[in-house]
Amino acid sequence: MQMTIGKLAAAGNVGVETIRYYQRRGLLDTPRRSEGVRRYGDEDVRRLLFIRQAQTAGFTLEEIKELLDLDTGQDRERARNLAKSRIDALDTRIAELQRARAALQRLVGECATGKSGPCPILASFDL
Amino acid sequence: MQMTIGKLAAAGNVGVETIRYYQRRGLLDTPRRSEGVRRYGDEDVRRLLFIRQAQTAGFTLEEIKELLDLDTGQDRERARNLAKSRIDALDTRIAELQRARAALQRLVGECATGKSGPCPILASFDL
DNA sequence: ATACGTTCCGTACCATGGTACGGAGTCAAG
DNA sequence: CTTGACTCCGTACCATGGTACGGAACGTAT
Repeated sequence: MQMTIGKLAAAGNVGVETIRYYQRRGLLDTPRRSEGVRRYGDEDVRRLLFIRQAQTAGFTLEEIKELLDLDTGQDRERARNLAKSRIDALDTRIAELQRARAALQRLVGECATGKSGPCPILASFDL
Repeated sequence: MQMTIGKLAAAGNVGVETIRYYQRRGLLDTPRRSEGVRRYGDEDVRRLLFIRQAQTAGFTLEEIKELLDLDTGQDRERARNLAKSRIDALDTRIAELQRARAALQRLVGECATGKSGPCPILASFDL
């Protein structure tokens, strides 16, 4: 399915400017113009969706660029290592977020009743 | 325990410049100078540690400022609402990270053997 | 009391990930 | 074949959360 930049952007739920930004960063390529305007296909949509997914996984755009290059490259070991170290980082981060969630839950409990009076916000965070 | 800015920074595991930055942002106050140099106490350490904790919970510095003001304020409802909406955001985020983790685990599996040849990186992410 | 490390303060700069602007070109429907 | 929307491109600007610089004042150990 051929499309223009606007459709691609819509397909990835990003702005047109974001597509161009990714092109400048080397994450998406800039197709040759055909009939005055550039045309994009399904492969571009896949890459774009991958970029967004990888961002939510906490990869930086630099790292995502490397992953994209690796996808067609030959260095399996590098790919595995990137993935593994990101898994470790995710585990750490998930644990942090769960700890923070528990603190907030404690806060909500301790601050539950009434409409006024101070809440022990700092105290609810186990420092 | 009285201390200078350098000790405070060390206690919070941040740089001196970060303390000053938080002061400019209104997150920490700037004590009056006593004997030429400003002195900080345990309360400042608590606030600083709270700031870092709250950051890992995903609060922005603006929100953290509000939380700090709320800690001594009277608006329990506002405090609860901030906490609750952050809990929701955390649940969403934790789910995203777990999904990303699963994708990476899949990638490691599919890319497990051998030293070379392409890995199906994009394909491992369930797009 | 002198030297070395801190502190103080303003101002400038940085990285990341975009977002906005403006003028010219192009395309598709009526 | 004109009009309105979309594209192209370079360049500038933005928010967030810091980090660096540099000279003057201070403070503490020798």
